[in-house]
Amino acid sequence: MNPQRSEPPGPGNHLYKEVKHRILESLRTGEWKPGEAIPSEKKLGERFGVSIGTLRKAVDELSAENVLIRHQGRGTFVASHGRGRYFFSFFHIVRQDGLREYPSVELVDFARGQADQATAAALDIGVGDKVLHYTNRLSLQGHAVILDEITVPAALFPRLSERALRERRSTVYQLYQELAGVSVIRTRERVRATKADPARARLLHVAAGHPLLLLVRIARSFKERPVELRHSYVCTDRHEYAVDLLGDEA
Amino acid sequence: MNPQRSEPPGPGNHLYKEVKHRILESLRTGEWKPGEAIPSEKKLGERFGVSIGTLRKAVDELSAENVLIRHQGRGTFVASHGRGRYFFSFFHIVRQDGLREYPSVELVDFARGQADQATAAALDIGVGDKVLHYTNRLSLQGHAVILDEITVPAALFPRLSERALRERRSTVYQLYQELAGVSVIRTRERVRATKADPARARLLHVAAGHPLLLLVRIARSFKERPVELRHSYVCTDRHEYAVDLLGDEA
DNA sequence: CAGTGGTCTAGACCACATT
DNA sequence: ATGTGGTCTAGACCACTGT
Repeated sequence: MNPQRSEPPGPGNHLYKEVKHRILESLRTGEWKPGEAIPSEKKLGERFGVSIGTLRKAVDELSAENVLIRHQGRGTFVASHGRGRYFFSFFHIVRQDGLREYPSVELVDFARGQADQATAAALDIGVGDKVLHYTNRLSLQGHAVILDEITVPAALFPRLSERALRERRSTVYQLYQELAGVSVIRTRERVRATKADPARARLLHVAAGHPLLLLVRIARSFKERPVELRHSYVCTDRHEYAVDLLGDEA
Repeated sequence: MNPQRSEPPGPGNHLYKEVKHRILESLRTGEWKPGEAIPSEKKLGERFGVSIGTLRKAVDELSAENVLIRHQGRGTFVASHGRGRYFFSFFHIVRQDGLREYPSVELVDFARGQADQATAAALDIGVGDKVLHYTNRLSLQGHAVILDEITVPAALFPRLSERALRERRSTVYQLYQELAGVSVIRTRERVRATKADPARARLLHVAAGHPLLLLVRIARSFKERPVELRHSYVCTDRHEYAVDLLGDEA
C-alpha cells in the first residue's frame, strides 16, 4: 500500500514512535546535522508512509525534548548547542536577582586516566576503560563561581584534546557535537551541600570550609547513552541554582 | 452553528487554548473536584462545540502540566495530592542510593504574623497583610533531614489552624485542597548552600555550621497565583536533591 | 507569491477497563 | 458489551516566512 512501510499499524505498535525512532536514526547517522533544517512535514510524511498528523505527533515529542526546534513558516531544525536560549537548558545558575548571564570559562586542569568503579557505573563503561578528566572554572560578573570537574569516556571523543578545550569558542556541549557528533539531549543532576576543601577553595577564592553546592550530573545522548559525568562545585554567595517545575503554559 | 460557541476560530485565536481555559475555569469553580473524573472527551467536545481532536489537544496540555491525569479505559481525572506517585512531583529529596521514600512529618512551630516586604513580593500580597507561618520537620529512615519553614497568606486559608496541621493525615498540599480548594500545580525553587545556625542545627541534630541545602520555593495555583512561600533546610549527609531535566520519553 | 509549520475537522479503529 | 482514552487518517484552512 505505502511504499515505505511494511507493517500495518498492528496491535501494540505505535506508528508515531516508529517514526520518531527513524528520525532519531537519521540524526544519529548524520543525515541531518545540528543547525540544519530537516525536510518539511509533508515530505517526511510521504517518506515514512504516514499521515501528516502522525508525523506531527512524532515531531511534537522530539520538539518537546529539545531534539528538534520548529519555526513557523521557516522549517524544523536540528537542535544545536549554540548560544541561543537553549544554552540555559543545561545551565541553571542564576544571579540572586534572577537574571541569567553567560559565564566565562577557563580550563584549569586536563588529564587522561582510567575509570574507577563509580565512574564506570555512571558512564556505563568498564572499570579501567580510558577516560578524560578536565576541570573548567566558570566566572560570572568577574567572580569565580563554579568549578566543573568533568569526566568523559575517551573512546567517545578521540579528538578531544587539551588544546581543543583551551581554544574553543563555544560551549563544551557544542564542542562534543562538532568534534565527535555527540548530542547531549538530557541530564540528571543530584545536589548536595558540602564544604570547600583547600584546593577547591583556592580556585574559587573562598575560605576553606565555605559552604558550596555540589551538583553531580550525568549527561545523556540519544538512546539514553551516558556521555559525560560532571561534578560541579558552586559558590552560592551571589548566585543560586534555579529549578522550574512544570511550566509549559503560554 | 454550534450551540456553545459564539466565535468562529477567527485569526489570532487558538480554539484549543480557549477550551483549555474553560476547563481550568470549571476546575477553579469546583465543578469538577480533585480526584473526580471529568466528562468523557466526546461529551466535552460536544459541550464546547469542538472536534474531539481539538478537545484532546487542550487536555494534552493540561495532562502534561499534571493538572489532569488520564487513565486509558477509565477516564480523565482531576489531579489530587494524595500519596500517589504524584507526591514525588513536589518532593525531590531522595536517598543517596537513588531510592525514594515517604517522609514522616512533625509540626514544630506555628504562628500568625504580617508579611514583610520580601514575603509580600513573593506571594503577591501587600506588605503587612496577615500571613501564617509554620515549620515542619521531615524525617526519612528515622533521621531528621528537612526543616520546612512555610508562609502562606492568611486570607487564602481561613480554616488553616495549628490543630488542622497537627492532626492531618495527608500532605500539606492535599490539606490546602481540602481546606481551601487551593490546588498547587507548579513550583519554582532556588537552591543555595548554607551553614546551619544553632537553632536549626538543634532541630536537625547536626553541629552548628554543618553545610545544608537551602531551597526557596514559591508554589503556584491556577493562573500563576502564588499560594505558598517555603524555605527548606536540607541535611544532605544521607540524602540529596534530585533534578531530572527533559525526560518525557517512554 | 509559494512553502512552511499550526490548527482544526469528522470520522475510523484499537487497546484497555469496568460492568 | 459498553464506554473510555489512544492512535491514525486525509484532508482543510490559517498564520508566518522568505523570495
